[in-house]
Amino acid sequence: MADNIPDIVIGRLPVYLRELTRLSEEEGKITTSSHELGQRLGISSAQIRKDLSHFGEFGKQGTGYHIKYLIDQLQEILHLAREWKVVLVGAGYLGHALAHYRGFQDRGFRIAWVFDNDPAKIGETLNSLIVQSITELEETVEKHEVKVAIIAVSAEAAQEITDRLVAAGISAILSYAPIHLKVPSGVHVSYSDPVVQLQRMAYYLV
Amino acid sequence: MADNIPDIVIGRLPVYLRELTRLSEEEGKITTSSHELGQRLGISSAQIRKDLSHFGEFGKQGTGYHIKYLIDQLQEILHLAREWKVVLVGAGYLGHALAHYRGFQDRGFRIAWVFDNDPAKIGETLNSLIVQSITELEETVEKHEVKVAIIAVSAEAAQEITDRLVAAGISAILSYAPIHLKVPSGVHVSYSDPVVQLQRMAYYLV
DNA sequence: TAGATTGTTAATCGATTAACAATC
DNA sequence: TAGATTGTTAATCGATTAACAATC
Repeated sequence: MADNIPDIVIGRLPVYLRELTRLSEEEGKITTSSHELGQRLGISSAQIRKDLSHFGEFGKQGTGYHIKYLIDQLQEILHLAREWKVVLVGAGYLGHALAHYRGFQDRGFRIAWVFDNDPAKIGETLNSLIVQSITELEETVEKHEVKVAIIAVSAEAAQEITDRLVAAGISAILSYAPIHLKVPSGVHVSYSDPVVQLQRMAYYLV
Repeated sequence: MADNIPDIVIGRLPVYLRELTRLSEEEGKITTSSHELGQRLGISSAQIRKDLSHFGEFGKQGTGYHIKYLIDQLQEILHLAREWKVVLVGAGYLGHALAHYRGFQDRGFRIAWVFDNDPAKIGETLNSLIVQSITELEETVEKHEVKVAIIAVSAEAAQEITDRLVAAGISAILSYAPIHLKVPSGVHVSYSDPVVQLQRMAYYLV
């Protein structure tokens, strides 16, 4: 229990968490089963039980899982029982979308700073955040011991920004730049490239 | 060769394609090896050779792969040797970001229509596209036989939009809504939820 | 030729699933 | 009690890697 959990298991937990929240908040359910959860997510019930069993015993035979309790446990496991402040780099269209996204709330994250290198954008207010000069990036990350960053800059700028973030102490990066980033071990990167996602699906088209 | 390729292999091909394009266009290289490509992507050279071997023999012993030839082959395999016209649903901040994104160009896709249900947004021009009423969604998809859609609407609206898209003939959906979508078999869905991605990485934080 | 690198095989490693005793 | 569902084991399935003959 909880020693060396496969990445792929960790990857599914946030999806379980999201569906459990929906079950609880939208549908007012109190308990659920691995079978019900699996059906809703297109995952086998055995896999859900196996995944959870890496961390402990959260259910009851005969009745299943108490949803709110399981939500609490998953939040604890994923280190979401707190709010991670996030640095956003890039105040273009995508930066705007991220700064205005309300989905971060209550899910463990809050964008607290926005940076850009464009003098025309610096000083602009973005959903009550003031766009700061990229020259202040390191100082902010270091002073507030920020661990999480989102990169919404061009492919050309992304590696340099990454190097600066990492040097300043960032250890989790969500990147929207269409490029593979080089980071030292211990730093995690997650990518979002809409074109890569579309290209994967294109294989199955006609 | 090419009968029943694992999803996970297909998933890596667009990443190979992206890096090969970079190698060719940014660095002017003519050939590369599975070792070089793997090093740049953090993937073993054996895996790259194995992945490619599902589709044919593209390299030469001693010299490796001719980059432009391999790019052509991958584009062919992934059905990218054409331009897929894409329907975008949702003209909020994220819709704006997607409509203005220049990264689709030359990678197989082009957003050709944008829909929203907000009267304030309908008629607005978005990077030379006019936002259309969502009531015209089905007619457009059917008339132009559109196969690919991007969903940038709220979690509440996403399932209804999905059902309408699927009924109209869409078979690949990239969804930014934080919800698991139910679709009939044969329809592919790819998700992008920044919070899920951040939550996965949070597990590894301190 | 000598060195480099492919495509492929077999071995290893890891993930998923089926089945069921335990028990609520 | 009878029915439902868990957590876990063992079997199955699938993916990755190491190694190497073939050959450019």
